[in-house]
Amino acid sequence: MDARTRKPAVPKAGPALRDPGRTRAAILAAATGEFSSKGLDGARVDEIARRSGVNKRMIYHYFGDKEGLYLTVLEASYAAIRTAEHELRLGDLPPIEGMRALVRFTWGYVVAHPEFLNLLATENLHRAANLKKLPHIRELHSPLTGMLSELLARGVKQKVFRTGVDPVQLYISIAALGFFYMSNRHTLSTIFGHDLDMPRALADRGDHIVEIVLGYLRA
Amino acid sequence: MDARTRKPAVPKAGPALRDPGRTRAAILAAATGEFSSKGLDGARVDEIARRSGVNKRMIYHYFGDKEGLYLTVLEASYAAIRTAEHELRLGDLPPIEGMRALVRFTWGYVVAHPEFLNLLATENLHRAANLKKLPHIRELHSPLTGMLSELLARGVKQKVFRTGVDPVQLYISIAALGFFYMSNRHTLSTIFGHDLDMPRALADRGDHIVEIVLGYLRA
Amino acid sequence: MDARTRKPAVPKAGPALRDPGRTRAAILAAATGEFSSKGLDGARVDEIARRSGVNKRMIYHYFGDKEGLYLTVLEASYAAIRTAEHELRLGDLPPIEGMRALVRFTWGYVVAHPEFLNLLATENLHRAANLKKLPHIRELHSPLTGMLSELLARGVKQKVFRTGVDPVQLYISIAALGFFYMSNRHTLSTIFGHDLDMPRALADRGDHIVEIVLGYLRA
Amino acid sequence: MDARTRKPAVPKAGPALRDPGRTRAAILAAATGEFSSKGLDGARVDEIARRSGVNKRMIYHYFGDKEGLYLTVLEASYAAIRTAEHELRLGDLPPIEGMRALVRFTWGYVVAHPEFLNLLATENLHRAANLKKLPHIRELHSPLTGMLSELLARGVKQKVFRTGVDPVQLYISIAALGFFYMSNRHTLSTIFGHDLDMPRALADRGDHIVEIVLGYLRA
DNA sequence: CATGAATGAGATTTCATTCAT
DNA sequence: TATGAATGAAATCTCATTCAT
Repeated sequence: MDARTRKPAVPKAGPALRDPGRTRAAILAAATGEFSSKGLDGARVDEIARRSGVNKRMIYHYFGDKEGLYLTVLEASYAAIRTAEHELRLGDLPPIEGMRALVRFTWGYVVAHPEFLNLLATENLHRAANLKKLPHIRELHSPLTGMLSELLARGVKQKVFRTGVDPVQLYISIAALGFFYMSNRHTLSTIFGHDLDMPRALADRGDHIVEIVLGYLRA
Repeated sequence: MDARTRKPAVPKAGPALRDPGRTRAAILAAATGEFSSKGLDGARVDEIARRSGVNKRMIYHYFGDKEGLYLTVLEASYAAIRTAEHELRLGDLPPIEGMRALVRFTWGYVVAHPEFLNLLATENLHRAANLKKLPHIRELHSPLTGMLSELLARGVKQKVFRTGVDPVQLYISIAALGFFYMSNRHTLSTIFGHDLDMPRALADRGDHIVEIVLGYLRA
Repeated sequence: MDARTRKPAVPKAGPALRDPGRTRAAILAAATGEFSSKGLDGARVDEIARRSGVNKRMIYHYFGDKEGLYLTVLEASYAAIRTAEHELRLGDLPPIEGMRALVRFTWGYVVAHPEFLNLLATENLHRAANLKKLPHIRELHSPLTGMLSELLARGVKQKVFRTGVDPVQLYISIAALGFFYMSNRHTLSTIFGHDLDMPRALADRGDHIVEIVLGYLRA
Repeated sequence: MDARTRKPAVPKAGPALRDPGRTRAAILAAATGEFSSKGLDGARVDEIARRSGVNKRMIYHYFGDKEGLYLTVLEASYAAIRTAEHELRLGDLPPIEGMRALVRFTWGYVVAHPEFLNLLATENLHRAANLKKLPHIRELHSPLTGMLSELLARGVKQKVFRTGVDPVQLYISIAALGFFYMSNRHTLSTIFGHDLDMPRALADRGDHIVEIVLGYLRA
């Protein structure tokens, strides 16, 4: 007894009801899950079709081929984080508070979107070969470096931050402290023998990252 | 016999070494390269055979199957970093110097062995499923956490380090600051539009990591 | 994609039926022939694909793997003989006539379906390992034992059959007298130096089996 | 602590001590086990080497190739049963007693040497292709047909056996009643749900076979 | 005589992609 | 637009047999 056996009056549950937008979105969601959990080479087109409840042919219709689908997933994932970053409002927070908010935001994003980390890992394994094909790479640039520059400048002026900090290096470091922990939580958990994924562990890590960044920056 | 009757094997140029140790080592070296550059799913057994100049059959003879080979590569790679770490002699360096040496060592290792990063990425993509199969996981534990504990304690006593630092968090952070940069250098280079792999960039990163760690720790 | 990019499939002459039922049946028929003539280990998936005129990939699509195909062949072959047995109508034949009909039927089946014997031989070589995996083993039980019980009881009551005959032993013996002759006709023919497969030889054997069973049973 | 660790004074346990006869015999024994349990196609040369404790190369030295080894196993197995049959002494037993002894002997042989059945099954699967290659096929003819002729003649003259019995058909039937039961004991046990291999079951089968043959023959 | 590493052909299985309906 | 059967190339893995030592 699946959706197929219902009466025609009731709209069918799955996609497949000739709604191009929903079909496309369903494929994209399934593909994001598949690519991020298995990587580009491990992902299976059949599985994406199955997960999305969409006919395999539609994948080729909408995305050309497996690579085209992956590219779309990759771009959408970058777009999502960049969009979230753009929505980050530090307003007129004092430098330290602003920095704390920025660090918390980055950590929060990675905790909420671990699948993005897997896409990054896959993409780096392929030496960014696919990312380079995207036409709008420039737009993938993070607004956080700009925000960091501004915060650092204000903090230095107010004598609460040290001088001479490169905002790009700091941006990478803030990402590193969170991304690496989440990216590598499976191997780290295995070797340490305790689960780095537990809420308490995640909270501790967040505190630590804030502490390390602010500790480093203090004048 | 039957459909399986074979023609006499023609003598070949390649390394028909009849030296099991070298054959095994050649396979392992080629496999490390292939798995780290393509991942578990992207790696090709044929390519490993070609690279190592060894008959494909030998791979199955020595390692059982592709997964067995990957497992051996993984274990050997972990063993290599752990061995290097064990050889790290901080001697009686003052806390700050010791910390600097430890951070430099970690950064140096990752710069010298980027293939290890790719194996880590692959393994985490697979949720450490293979790592968990290794019988000696416990021995894969890093001695650096112990060294860090000792350094931190000494530094606190000498009032050059802050108190309350968790050595495991710090260990992860030191790794993160280096590993993430190298792991993600391809996507970061693409997006920033400049090559993070250049010697100058690597040197700058090393300095930054030392600065951030020591800056954070200062009392 | 990658190393796996394929050329467009060229339309083919063979049965690109797009008729799942017929494709499945074609595979099954070819597989029955191949497994029964070569055994499980000697059978070749390529040959089954060739014989059935079906793309090899379809075999895996419909049957999972070689073993799954073999299992299906085995089950279908058992089902076929059991179906034939169920259609055997002894009606109200007098015991001796009924017994004759049953023996003739069994002999007739084995002469008409020697491939079933080979499957049995293969399966016994494997110590019934595959048969044990079938979910409906119970339904493979022969109705002939029940018919034999009934015939024996009537024959005893009418004083035309001896008493004390175990219907299961008799069932096995009736099968044995026919199955063994057909199963082993190649070695027996070779050693005796004459062809046990000739129509005349088969007829003689049928008569002999009837004679031996009825001769044994006579009161 | 294996044979290898003993003092040189004591002869080594395994073969491999430059005793051609023992090496050959060890291979043959292992090969008989392997071929009879796996069939010709399922048997593995490596496994035979392993089982016999002999270097693989020796197999090729003594037997040419896998097929040559199989042929030798086959011939030896036929020779063994023929030798046993030749040693059967019915002496001047009265016809009924002689027949009982012959039937018991045949049943006893098959119970004691089930591996022979598997070789027969394998050979028939291959349509006796290998058996036909043996140079001394004629000598593989069973002496039992002759003994049966003599017994039947005496029994008819003494009016204890029926007339018109073809000794070859009877020979095949006596073999059939035992061989089929043992050959097919795995599938039959599976379907009947009880073990036909148990001592009690074997004893019952022996009694049944005697009963059916003597019952049929009685005048 | 003895060893066991090495070989190459071929077996099973997988997968992105296409096509008839 | 939608379906899912069909395709062929290539992947992993196996095995009888040979050869250097």
